[in-house]
Amino acid sequence: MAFTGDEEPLFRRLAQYSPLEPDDLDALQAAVVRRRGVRAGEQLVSEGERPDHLNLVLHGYLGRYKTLNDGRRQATSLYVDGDVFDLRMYVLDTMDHAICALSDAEIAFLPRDALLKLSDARPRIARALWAATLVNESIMAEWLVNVGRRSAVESFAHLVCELYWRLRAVGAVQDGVIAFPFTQTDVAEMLALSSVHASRSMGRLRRDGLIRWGRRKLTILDLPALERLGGFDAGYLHLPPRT
Amino acid sequence: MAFTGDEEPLFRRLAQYSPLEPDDLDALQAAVVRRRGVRAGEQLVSEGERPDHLNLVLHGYLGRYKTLNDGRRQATSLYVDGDVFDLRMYVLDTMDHAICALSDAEIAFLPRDALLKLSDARPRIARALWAATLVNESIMAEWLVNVGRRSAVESFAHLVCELYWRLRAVGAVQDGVIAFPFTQTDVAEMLALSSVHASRSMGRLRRDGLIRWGRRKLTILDLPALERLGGFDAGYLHLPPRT
DNA sequence: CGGATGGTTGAAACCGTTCAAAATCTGTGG
DNA sequence: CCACAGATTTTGAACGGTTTCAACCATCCG
Repeated sequence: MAFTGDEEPLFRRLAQYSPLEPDDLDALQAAVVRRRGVRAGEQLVSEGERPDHLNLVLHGYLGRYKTLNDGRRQATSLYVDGDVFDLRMYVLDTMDHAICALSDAEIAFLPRDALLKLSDARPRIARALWAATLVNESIMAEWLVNVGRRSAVESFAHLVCELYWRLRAVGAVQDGVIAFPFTQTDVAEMLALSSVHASRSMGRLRRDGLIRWGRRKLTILDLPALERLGGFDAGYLHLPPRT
Repeated sequence: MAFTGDEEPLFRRLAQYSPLEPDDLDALQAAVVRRRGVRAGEQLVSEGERPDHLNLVLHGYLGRYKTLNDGRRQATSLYVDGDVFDLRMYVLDTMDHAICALSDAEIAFLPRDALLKLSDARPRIARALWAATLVNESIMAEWLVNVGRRSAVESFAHLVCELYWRLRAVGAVQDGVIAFPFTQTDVAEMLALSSVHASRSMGRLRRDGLIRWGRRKLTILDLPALERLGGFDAGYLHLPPRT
């Protein structure tokens, strides 16, 4: 199989948790049978579905959501280039959340059977996937702090820092500029705010000269100030040591 | 090794995710080398520590916490009888959270090496542990909804339902009575409220006749009403089919 | 150019916080 | 069994961050 280059962020992600040999990468690449592009706003997985494959983000932003009866909606995770999601298929029953694309994205599937075979045969891959889930969990814990204990401005600052470091780890930051295709409603759903208040908080950081945004890009102008404001400490992302 | 009976909730928990054979249980029991009682309020793990073993709750309540510089504190998980935690030791670096006992508790350790050997040799156990982590993650997502989108009363009602079903699954409910040794500050830290408001919300449910509590026990008087109020749907707990 | 979507701003209402004091509970020792 | 001290719970009142509603503006795209 020709190396297309699409999988690069994924490989980089997994290798950072557990050293992978070239033949691990080959095996992984061979097992990824289907690829698919999705449009912003598209819903990939719905609550109540039965999962039968693992998903990988090759490129783009995806969100995980829970919805209440009356329509209130909360994002519980944000997935970026190289992230793995829905390992929860191990828990056999139905999905308790929905997955939506927040930007145009490129994703890949790994069928359940292939995953099981792969993780039996290649402990390094199993370990890496395992670690990736645990990092997701760690991020969710930090979101709980965002939503529960930080003020709107603080938690937005924190989210920007998180995005910066996560994207940097997969090589998706250039000169402090990150992809930011989110509407303010998207941000509000991640931080558990109203979209109006999300707007005010974002505006405040812009007026204070910490960030700038437009045309689906966000520029980080003063990272140290953002980190101070958001009380950000990158430890929870469990990134590899500085290169 | 004599069967002490202590491990029963743990076995029941793991077996519900992946059918375990008697020799799996023996192996597990043999690997659990140390046991320890802890007193309410004791801190087991601190932020910044390097984890070197997996922990199991044999009996009691433990909480996972994140603390901000200025002292604001948020509980990110609550562990009950049979729960496994700190699988995050797979991610090699330092702990980004603290673990505290919320009641007197009985815990067991599984050293890192033993765990690795065990999970290599016994795929059923590895699967069960894997599944247990994913359920923890699922619970955390629901907490995010609690904290982010539900009102104080709703989220307290939801928490009570969650406790009821989780404890019921390990046989720790009798006649609608569950252990409830939490102070209102404890509850407040789980739901991201002030302790004063936690008190008001709890009082409201008592006045409405949905619950009653005292002497470290809480009685569920009207489960259907609680579930309606909290918008509770047990699916996210991924409990085994009704027995 | 016009319609739709998303962003900004203002004012009022609300849920939850904070501060403070009183009431109650719990455990301990006498 | 009672008394007492400390911790926890309850209640009240004032304050504040966030939401809601509503209007207006900007931008994008056919």
